[in-house]
Amino acid sequence: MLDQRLIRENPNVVVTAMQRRGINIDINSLKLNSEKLKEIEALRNELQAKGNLIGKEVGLKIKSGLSPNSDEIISLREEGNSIKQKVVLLEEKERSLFKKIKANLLELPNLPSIDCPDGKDETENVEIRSWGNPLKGKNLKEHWQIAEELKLLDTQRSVRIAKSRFITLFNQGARLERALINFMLDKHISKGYIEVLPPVLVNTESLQGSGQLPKFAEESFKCSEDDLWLTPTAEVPLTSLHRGEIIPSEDLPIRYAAYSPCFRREAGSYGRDTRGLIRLHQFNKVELYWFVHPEKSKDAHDQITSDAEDILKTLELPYRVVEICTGDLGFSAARTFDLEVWLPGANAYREISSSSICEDFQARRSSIRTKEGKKTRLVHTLNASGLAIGRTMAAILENGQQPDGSVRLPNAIEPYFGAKLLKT
RNA sequence: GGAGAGGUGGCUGAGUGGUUGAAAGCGGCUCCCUGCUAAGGAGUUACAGGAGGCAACUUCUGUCGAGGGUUCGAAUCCCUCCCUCUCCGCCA
Repeated sequence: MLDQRLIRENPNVVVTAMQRRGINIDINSLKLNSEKLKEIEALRNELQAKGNLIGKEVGLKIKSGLSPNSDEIISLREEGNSIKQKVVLLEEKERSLFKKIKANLLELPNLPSIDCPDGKDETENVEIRSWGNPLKGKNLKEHWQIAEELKLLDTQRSVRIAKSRFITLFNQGARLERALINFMLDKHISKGYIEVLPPVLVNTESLQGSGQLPKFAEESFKCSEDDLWLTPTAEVPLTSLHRGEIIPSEDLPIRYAAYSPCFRREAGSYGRDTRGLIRLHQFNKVELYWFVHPEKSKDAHDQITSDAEDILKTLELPYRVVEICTGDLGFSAARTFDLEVWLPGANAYREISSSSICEDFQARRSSIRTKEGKKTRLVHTLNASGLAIGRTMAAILENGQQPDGSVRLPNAIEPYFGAKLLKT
């Protein structure tokens, strides 16, 4: 959520920032409403002060022996009453205006950082660096083919259980998924992350606080009986972990690593990535999340990104880092790096992690602050996948495939999986 | 799901209509005394938002689970909701 003060005092900054995202907005009515709200607030404040004085005066006079039915008291009462009426009217106006402004604000995405490169869509994202030697060649299989041959998963029976885009893992497949989750969590925890296992059903406030609502309601599964949603990413519960709190500055930064299943409706992606582990309604993910002091968030972004990269390096998976341009930037993000893993079978890089700095956007929506002396200040938040488990498994299968049909596993996984190879 | 109890400041816990933003205790902070990892004394100590000043600060408003209502005036009375605890039921 954007700062109303910025909208009142520097509306052009907001308009220009939105243009960089490819969005044209008319900010004038929002600006006028915000100014009006301030005016009403000031007026109401003044009237309430007057009313409070009258209340005190009545109390004192009665205590000093004046009859409650004396003319003086009656006239004070009348005055109090008329103030009360005015206040009630102002409060009504204030409430409805505030609601309007809030609804308006909740629809506006974050301002792109000055560091975020301009561009119209994903074709203008910028490759920053790459790591490892991508395996290329003929007759390289795609991960779903390898998975089927090794009997790691069952697609058809998963449709019976749920519907398409759900997967059931078996034997070595299930074991590898579990090994990857444990490996990633252990790795992050060794760097000082706090492990969290959050609820996967979250309420509307939580989704709104991290930016998924109100705009992207069609992307999440909803339990309409209970005002609960299936979480699309652990970023949602992790943000809300400190919703409404003032975090003592000595506690910052707070760094969480959370495993959670993630649920996405994938509306509008019919026909894309229909086979395998790339695009599912339910997938597992280890998520990294930081609450930091606003002045330290830029360094934190580099650090959280490198923590995610570290998993890919340790798993010996070639990847590249792509900086997302303004036209492709997510709703809550000010700046984002995607990590794309090399898939030899698909002969392409695929997104496996997204590392974003949201600055104070989520913190304002969720009211998460810290204290500097006597003043409070919104914290900055950052998130990064570290990593998406299903896509990691796909990458391991494709990168480790052997001519004999087996798959060589990364060395780091052996202690978790208990073998060096996947084989029939 | 049924029955009951309760939600007050960092914590414990008073407070049933009028200088109560809130007694008391604990804790915290400052100072004094005391030569010794102890004890004693004095003072101070909720949070948020707005306005004004470079600032220490001043001032106004709101906040006793949340939201409404009654009243000149509500922590206190009324209504709705949420949460916690205990017992029963159900259940991993």
